[in-house]
Amino acid sequence: MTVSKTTSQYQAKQVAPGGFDEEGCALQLGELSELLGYSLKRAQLKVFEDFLRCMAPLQLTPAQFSVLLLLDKNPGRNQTEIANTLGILRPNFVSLLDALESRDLLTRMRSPSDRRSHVLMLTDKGRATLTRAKKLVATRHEARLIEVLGPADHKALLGMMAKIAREF
Amino acid sequence: MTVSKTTSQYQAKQVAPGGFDEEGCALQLGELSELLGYSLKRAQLKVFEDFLRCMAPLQLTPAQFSVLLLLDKNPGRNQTEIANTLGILRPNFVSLLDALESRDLLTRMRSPSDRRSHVLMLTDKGRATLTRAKKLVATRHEARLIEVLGPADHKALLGMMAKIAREF
DNA sequence: AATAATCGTTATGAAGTATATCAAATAGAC
DNA sequence: GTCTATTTGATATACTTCATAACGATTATT
Repeated sequence: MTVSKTTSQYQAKQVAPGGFDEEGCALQLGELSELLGYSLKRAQLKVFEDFLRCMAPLQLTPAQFSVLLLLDKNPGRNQTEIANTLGILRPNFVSLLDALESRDLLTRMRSPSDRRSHVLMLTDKGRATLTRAKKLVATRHEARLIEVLGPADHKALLGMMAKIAREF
Repeated sequence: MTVSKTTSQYQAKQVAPGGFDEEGCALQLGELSELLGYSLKRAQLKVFEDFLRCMAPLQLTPAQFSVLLLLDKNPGRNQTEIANTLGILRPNFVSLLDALESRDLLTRMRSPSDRRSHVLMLTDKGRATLTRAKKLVATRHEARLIEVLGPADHKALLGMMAKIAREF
């Protein structure tokens, strides 16, 4: 039920991760820098951290944003379908939806055809919030990524990530 | 104290993440596929999952492996230095070291020059395990990644991840 | 000598993620 | 048409990861 969200998400006040301690005496990273999983995780944390910062005005987490995005493109689906598509387990999806529903961003409606399931739909407020959220992501978050990587690499990266998530 | 490690790490038995439910009726991912953070996290989970699978014979997690790797290249450092370099908070580093020390892979030694700090060093068994671990990572894990991505993309990906982790 | 800072550690809490189980509703077997 | 099995959303629960506060021992600073 807590709405607060720590924006730190990372032990920032410490040493710049990457191998320099406070005496300026570098540790040898060695083969660590060639370990994809290592840099992948670090990059992922940074990206999520930046996402939260950019999305601070709307107080949406990456998971919440992805739910709104998916619901907008797929109205009328039930909880299991949305949760499965996002790789979220149904039990954990309940409280996620509770939070969004309590903010009046979406509605749960008993399906008339199958009264076990809940039909999920964005509210007007949900659609408006999503529109604003997409603008924030595009102009702040993705823009910064493209700035760092360059447009070509950014696009290539998207393709590679999708490939790993799909074929690996 | 539990040594067991769930290898699932992902709700595998469910729908193939990516947008197909059990009726074969695809959900529209829409802009979700263009959201780097989304695919980045999914890819990261897959890579860690594969790492655990490849490393199963040695029962080393990615974090544990990175500690051994860093200690090998930087013997004689204390806990704070190693933890900071890896982006691990000191309190959380304690139990990580406990596990490795109880397996006789490394030793904590009170520093003679500063009796507050612990000098960390790999044991012979630790070095031997690291050698085997590096072989597993190279021949199973990274090899599979290179197979999926191709050597050029794999190398480019490493560079981009490091860049994000560094400059973002 | 008195105070402050650092090191490893403990305790603790917040999230994220996983499983088992339940009541209600539906589907399928006979 | 009844009985059983399955599915849906939900609850309870547990484990892992990540973060902060605080402590004793030691060192540094004043």
